[in-house]
Amino acid sequence: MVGKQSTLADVARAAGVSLATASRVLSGRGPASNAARQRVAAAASELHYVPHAAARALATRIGTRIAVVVGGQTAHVLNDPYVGRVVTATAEVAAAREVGVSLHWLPLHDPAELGRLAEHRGIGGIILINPTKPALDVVPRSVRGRIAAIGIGSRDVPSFDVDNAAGTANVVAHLVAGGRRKVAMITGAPWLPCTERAVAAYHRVVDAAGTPPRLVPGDFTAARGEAAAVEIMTRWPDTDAVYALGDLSALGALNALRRAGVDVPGDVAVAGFDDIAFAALSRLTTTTHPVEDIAAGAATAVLDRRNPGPLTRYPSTLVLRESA
Amino acid sequence: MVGKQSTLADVARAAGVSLATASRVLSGRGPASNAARQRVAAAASELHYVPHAAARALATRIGTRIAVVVGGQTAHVLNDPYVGRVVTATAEVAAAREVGVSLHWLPLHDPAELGRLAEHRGIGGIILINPTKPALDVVPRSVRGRIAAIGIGSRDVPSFDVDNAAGTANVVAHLVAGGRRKVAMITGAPWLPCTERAVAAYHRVVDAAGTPPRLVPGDFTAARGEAAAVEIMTRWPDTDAVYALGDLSALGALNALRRAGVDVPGDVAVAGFDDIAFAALSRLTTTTHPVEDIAAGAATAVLDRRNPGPLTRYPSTLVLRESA
DNA sequence: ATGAAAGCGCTAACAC
DNA sequence: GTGTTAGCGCTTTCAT
Repeated sequence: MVGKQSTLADVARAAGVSLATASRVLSGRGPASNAARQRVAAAASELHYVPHAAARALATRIGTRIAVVVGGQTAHVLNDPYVGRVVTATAEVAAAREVGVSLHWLPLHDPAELGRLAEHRGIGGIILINPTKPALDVVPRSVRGRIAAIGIGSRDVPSFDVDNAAGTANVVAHLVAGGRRKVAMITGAPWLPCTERAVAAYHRVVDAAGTPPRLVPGDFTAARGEAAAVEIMTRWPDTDAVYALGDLSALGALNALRRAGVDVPGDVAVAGFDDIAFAALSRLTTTTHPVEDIAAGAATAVLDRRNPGPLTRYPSTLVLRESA
Repeated sequence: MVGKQSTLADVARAAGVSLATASRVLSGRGPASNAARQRVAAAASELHYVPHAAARALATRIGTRIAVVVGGQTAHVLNDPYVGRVVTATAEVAAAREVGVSLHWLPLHDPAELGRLAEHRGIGGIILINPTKPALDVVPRSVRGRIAAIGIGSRDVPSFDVDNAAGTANVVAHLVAGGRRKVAMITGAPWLPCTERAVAAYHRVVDAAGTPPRLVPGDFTAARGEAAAVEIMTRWPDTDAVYALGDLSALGALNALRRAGVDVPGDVAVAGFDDIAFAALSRLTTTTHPVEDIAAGAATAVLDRRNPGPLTRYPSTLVLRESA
């Protein structure tokens, strides 16, 4: 059907240069005259040359796949739909580079596992989803330049992240602007840096509004959202708005509230965070993030060994629907 | 941290055999004495030997990643959460084999693209998600033995699939058993084989019950579910149950109905298909499928070049909740 | 049944 | 700036 695919040798021959020169031009490393550059490039596109990822990996000792690493208490975190979105987006950009993707769970209690993974031949780059500080601390220097985080970063790990604090601040400010005076918040998993920052932002807005803070711990699940809503209405019956870090929890809260006969948004407004697919269906006010763009940005940086600077920020955009 | 990883040469040396023998034993191809087998195996596990996927790929001309291929009208199908689940599960089992995953959109109007993808070095195996007959027809024989379908298969493509017909039959039978006499169905994308089979099953049950068939076309989206529900209640106001192929559509229908003041399940029962994460949250009666198991089964077959027989069936299990 | 040796396609020293 | 050459780690004839 396609016949034999052409190799670097074919390109070199067609361009009338040596293998080494062709390699230098195509891989972008090492010197080459303009004339050579031109001819090699021409020959390559003429022959539809596509470098053989495995051969390159073998020669460079650089892996042939990019690892998406998710920290969590159990391997169950891998089934999170958010992880699915990241993996999917990563796989898409990786495919264009002849690179595959693999998925790994990083046990919260054993961040050193990341070091082992990084040393592994076969792994060309790493994308960390929502890393914790301890995980960031054990990133071996050998992966420097081919690792990125979706979430907080570090000196060695460039971060691609949503402006979490601003996102939360926006939502809470919207609630306050709508006249809500008793805004409760259901937080996220306590060990996640993003939870911290969101809680801080909540405090700032609520304090500035002269409104009492009402925090209830969450874990991003719908079940916890339901329980948390009940807890909130029991402890503070006059609550008039609930903000949950994570749409699933928000939707759980919404359900629990309605089931308890509370009018949403009449009596209590409900807002979430993330704009999952289901949020639109339930008319949930929330804040949306370009997850696919973020993942693609991180993947591109890793694949191209590009240093994008310590922090690439993505916007968190308020989506107004019926619930708040 | 881990020092240098051991190579086949290390194993061969430790076992006191030649490189070739070690290779034969470890790859399972070619003859080898029992004595040799034992010693090589021992040495390998002693040294924690892991074959270098890239080197193997280079030598065998077999790719280093497994492609997940999704057919659809636009590349947008790649963002479907179902695809995410499959990719995630595949990536997990692939990682254990030192193989990566890549994701590809197969345009509905150009199934031949599959042939090109299959010829591509770099691609070791293919998993087709919900392939159509035309796509199956252009599967080149060169990929025989390293391809599998999640959905219908063909002579050359082993199928790993849910018992779609039984699943639909179960749901509809449950509706009928609950006293519903006017059961409407919102179908799925018409070009998908699974839609066909589900519709046929619906007809069988409904006919057997002496109940009129009421079909409305769907496309798996929530928006279409909402519109379809309105359409149904307009055309057949006495409808007392709606079954949607796909939970998103079912949830859309549920919302539309409730918003129109219809009591669910009092006046109209609603049931879906797939048991997506939000189904539980909305108390939707549906039918659940072991997607991760299915994907893992398909991936394993492809990676191990194992022929599992033409069809591996997975159960479709009714999940009774409040909506029906 | 086993070993020696020739690659797979590419990169990286190293000489020129 | 360019070419020659030696591997990267594995599989696979081909002798033995």
